[in-house]
Amino acid sequence: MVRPDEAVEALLQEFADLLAITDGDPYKIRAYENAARTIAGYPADVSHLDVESLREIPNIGRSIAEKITEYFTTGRIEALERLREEIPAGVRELVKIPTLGPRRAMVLYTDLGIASVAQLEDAIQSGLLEEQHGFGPKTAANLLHGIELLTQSKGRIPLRDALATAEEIIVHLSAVPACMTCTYAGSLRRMCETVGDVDVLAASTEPEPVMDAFTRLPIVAEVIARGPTKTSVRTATSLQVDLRVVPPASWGAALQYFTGSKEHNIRVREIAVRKGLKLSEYGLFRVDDDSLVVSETEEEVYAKLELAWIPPTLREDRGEIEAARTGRLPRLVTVADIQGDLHTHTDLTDGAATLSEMLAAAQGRGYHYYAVTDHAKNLTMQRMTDEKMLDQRSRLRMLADTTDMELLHGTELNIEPDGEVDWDADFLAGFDLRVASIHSRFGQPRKAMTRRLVRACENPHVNIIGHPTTRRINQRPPVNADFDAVFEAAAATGTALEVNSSPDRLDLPDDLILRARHHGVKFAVNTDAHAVAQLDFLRYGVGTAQRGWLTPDDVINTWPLEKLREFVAAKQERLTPAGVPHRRAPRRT
DNA sequence: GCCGTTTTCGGCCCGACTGTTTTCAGTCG
Repeated sequence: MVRPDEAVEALLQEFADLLAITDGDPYKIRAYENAARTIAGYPADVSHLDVESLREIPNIGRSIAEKITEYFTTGRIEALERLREEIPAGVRELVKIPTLGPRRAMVLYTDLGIASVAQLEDAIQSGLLEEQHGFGPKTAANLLHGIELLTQSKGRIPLRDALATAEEIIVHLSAVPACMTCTYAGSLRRMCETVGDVDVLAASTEPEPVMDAFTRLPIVAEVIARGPTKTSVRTATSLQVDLRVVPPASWGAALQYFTGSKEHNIRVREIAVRKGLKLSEYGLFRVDDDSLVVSETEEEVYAKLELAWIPPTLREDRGEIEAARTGRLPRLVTVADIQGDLHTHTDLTDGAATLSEMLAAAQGRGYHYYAVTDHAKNLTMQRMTDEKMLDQRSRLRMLADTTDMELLHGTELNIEPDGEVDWDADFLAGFDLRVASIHSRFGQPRKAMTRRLVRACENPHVNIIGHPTTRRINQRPPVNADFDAVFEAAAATGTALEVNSSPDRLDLPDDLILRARHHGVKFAVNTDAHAVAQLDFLRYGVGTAQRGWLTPDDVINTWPLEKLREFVAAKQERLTPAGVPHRRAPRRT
């Protein structure tokens, strides 16, 4: 079952897509897109709201509010049904082909009756397309190429891979004498979990040599477009990289512009317009005489619009502009705030490094404390036993004198299908800290899965729920659970939820972090490192936590050890032996 | 379709590149 808000988001987005294809008013299309995004980020269930309550949500007016209530009362939206009758679903698929937008998709459908990607491919092969006015041979070739990319590319590129490519490109371009400065922008700078393409920005008074160096990079497989200020290429791994070269004086405005998101920029530009200004990638200008106001730094651009500088990870039009205007931007958690890792492994189970190797690496990061949390016994393939675990604890205690870090002996428990975990209460009490995660039976029905996670939260010995959705980016979907119920249980019981930093997990994801935070949940940003090098994954988890608006106060492993120990002890005292937590009211923000 | 510190009507972000044209529409970000 889909969450009601997600169902509404999908319907509103579909409405926007169909309006675009039927040559709708662009502003109306945008209104539906804004509404879809707002509902997606809304922290509460909208299915029981009436029209008046819905209209209090930004970007929801009378018309959309009525469509939402219509959907929840009748199960359908009449206006959407009419559009669906007009436009086959296959035409909406056509728009996903790069270089084919809604206008020409509609022309293909009305003039040639093309209503699927397969039919378009046939029309190109048979030469039918070239008879169509406005569709020349180059267009045909581009569309074929786009179809090929669409069918072979499996979604977007994970953040880590895109970052590696971007950093390599920046090293090369920075070596070009004409290149004064160079960095990445776009969804990468916003630390999105996956990116569709890489945006690289360079400052130079002499763009040509920079563009030349870019197109000659060894990783470039194909040049898609080449102009004086913008060049797009595709790498051998099918990743599109756009390079923009701007004059140094425009650096700040360009960086702001190309960092996005598109939705954030639209809001910022609207503010500029209301002040009689115009913002482009070249700078902030006065509308009346075209004179330049500022453009050298991002800070100046935001300041002239009476906004505090907004961290890139917040630039998603999820309330950050209002916060910047009123001085209420959060002080986001950073890598430097993290005092210790609370979820790590060694070669006692499936890790690749020994206990002392992991400890030495952690010490090198300057942590104040560090938890070793090898897998518990029910994950039978790891062959864990009570004796091995106790032996590890003794070794850890003996190593205490060899390090400045406080060493915590923990474990990663398995949340069984019924919500129980490995070991009895006595054995569990012997650990300093316990993470509990789902490692099996991912396909349980929603009700059972919700109960499973809630029961784990209610266990007085479980301190952190590890990778709560168990999704793997581009590989495995999240488990199906009522996460608002889980968040409520986590907040009420004093159970932290993990932001797992592994780049193919990033779990919780940012949208769920935002929702969990509204319930008053605390978080732990951990690496789940199985090797020394994986301790560096922390940057991805911190980026995700920032996208979820988390401050150091929200994240238990930024706290001093004493406070962290109190957090663990408080749950145990509160929940044992009765096991019934007091309910706390959700936090309002 | 939404919105409001000039507005309940009349606005709504801005520019680059491509391909097909003959001066520009469509697409993208």
